[in-house]
Amino acid sequence: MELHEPELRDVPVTAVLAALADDVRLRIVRALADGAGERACGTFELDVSKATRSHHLKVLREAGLTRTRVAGTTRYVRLRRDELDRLYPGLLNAVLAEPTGAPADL
Amino acid sequence: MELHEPELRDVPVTAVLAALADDVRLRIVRALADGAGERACGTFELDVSKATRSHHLKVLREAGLTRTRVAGTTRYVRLRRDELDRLYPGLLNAVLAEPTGAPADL
DNA sequence: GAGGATGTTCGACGTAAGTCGAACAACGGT
DNA sequence: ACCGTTGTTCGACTTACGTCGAACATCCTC
Repeated sequence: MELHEPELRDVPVTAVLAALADDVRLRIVRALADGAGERACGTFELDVSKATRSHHLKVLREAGLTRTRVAGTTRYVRLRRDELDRLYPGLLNAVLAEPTGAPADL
Repeated sequence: MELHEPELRDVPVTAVLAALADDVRLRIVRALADGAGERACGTFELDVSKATRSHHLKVLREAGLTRTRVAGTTRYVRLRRDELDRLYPGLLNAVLAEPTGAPADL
């Protein structure tokens, strides 16, 4: 099982942005950002089938946004926050801020 | 001619990100960010037809990223940098940094 | 080792998105 | 008035993407 986890600098910005430009994936990223550490794939509250969930997790991983640790039959996902913040300072923060649909209060 | 320019807070983040997650549009945004002020639609160096260019400009405008001024037969586009920076601090900067394909030097 | 749990992969399907040429609209000169 | 310039809009086409069920692979436990 080769978990394809590219170097973040090798991923075109457009791919990173495209990975974030989806509601389901954004929810995953936010869940990862909220919780402190890693998280099992199956523990996300998404209204999609597990096939779709698996697909989105793959997109995030291949965009360099997450890292996956395999432990037996379950897989733990975590945000590559440090690398992200180093390469795209502000990106994650900006994206994480707005709670999907509710306008920011300013 | 009603130029549809939504309030940035009314645009879902995913739409903003999706607008930026395209190579042609990112080139437009970078060109706008480099140059100081506004810019005529036709002055972008893109390898696409004018129909396609018009389409991309529309996507950017409707995502709240640009504003358009009509002057006779030409239209001047400018980045809504201030609003963007206020609502999504760091986003634009992060996206503008990498020069499309060339890895950042870290 | 049989069964259950956790995930992935494989078509298949529908919709959205990028692209173009051609037609159209509006303005500015000569 | 005519023509060229600048942009938009309208199908049409192709490709990419999100989604699912079903089949498969792995591991863990009894």
